[in-house]
Formats: sequence, structure tokens, C-alpha cells
Amino acid sequence: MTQRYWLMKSEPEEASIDDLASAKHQTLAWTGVRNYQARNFMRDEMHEGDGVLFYHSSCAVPGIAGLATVASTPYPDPTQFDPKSPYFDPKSTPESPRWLLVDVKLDRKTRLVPLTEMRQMAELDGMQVLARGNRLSITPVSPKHWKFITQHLVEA
DNA sequence: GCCAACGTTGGC
DNA sequence: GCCAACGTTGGC
Repeated sequence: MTQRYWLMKSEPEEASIDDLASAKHQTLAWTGVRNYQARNFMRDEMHEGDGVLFYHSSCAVPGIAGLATVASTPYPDPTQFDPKSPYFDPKSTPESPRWLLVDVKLDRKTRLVPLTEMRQMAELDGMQVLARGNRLSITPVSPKHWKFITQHLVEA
């Protein structure tokens, strides 16, 4: 199985790179995804060891905040069964869970690479997160884009 | 706070 | 199965 690469958006008010850094084993379950495309990536296409660009969204300076790896096989998102959770899904059952997730483990915090900076890089043309109207919270990243970001952008 | 883009829902 | 209405995302 060849390694793949992903960009995963998180609102820092909910789960920031520092939350990931201070989590047990520097690992967080990627709870709260309620979009089928994003779920399908976690359920069907992500594998342990895949590279993850940890991205801060819906904040003052959106951008890449760290590097991480996929750290589990898919399993049911526990928040879907919790009536007190904002992610509760009354139509989902433990026998047939609708929402699956993976764990994400911090590799390292990086400088914040702003979305505006990424947009200026010709090397990143075609990157899905830069596409007009993109809202998907998990998007694939090509090896070429991953290489450019990790080798040239992430260091100051 | 605005609004473009896109996903979901539900009437028919 | 179509599609209008509505809700959400997320940059700006």
C-alpha cells in the first residue's frame, strides 16, 4: 500500500495544533465529520502512516499549522451516539454506524503557512483546497504538492 | 457580518 | 428522480 497524503481542516477553537500537541500520545480522534465525501476518505482511502497537513480553518489566519500522520484504522465516531454532543446523529446506531473516523497523530508543529501564501505558489496550482468554492474538510494532496509544502514552505 | 458555493431535505 | 428551499462552510 503506497502512502498517500491529505489535508484535514480543523477549527482551532475546537481542536487546534496545540490541542493535538498536548493530547495523550499527541493523538486525537477526528470527531465531528458529518459530510459523506470526507467520511468516505476516512473509511475507504486513508491508511495508517498516510501524511496529513493539519490545517486551521475559520480563523483569523487560515493555513497549515503542522504535519501529522493517520494513526488508526477507521472506527465509529463515538460522538454520533452521544445525545449531548452537537454531533449526535439520532439516525445512526451502534449496529450500523453512519460516521467513521480515524485517529491523527502529530508529527510536528510547523510555522503557520497561510492560505494566502499558498495561493501565490505556482507549484501548488491545482491543489484541491485552493479550488474555488472548496468546502470539503478533508482533501487529498498529491505527492508533488506534499513534497513542495514539506520541503519548501513549512520551514520559515 | 457578508455571501458564494455547495450539500441536504422534502414536496411533488 | 427533479429541483426549490434551506442550511452550512469558510474565506474575506
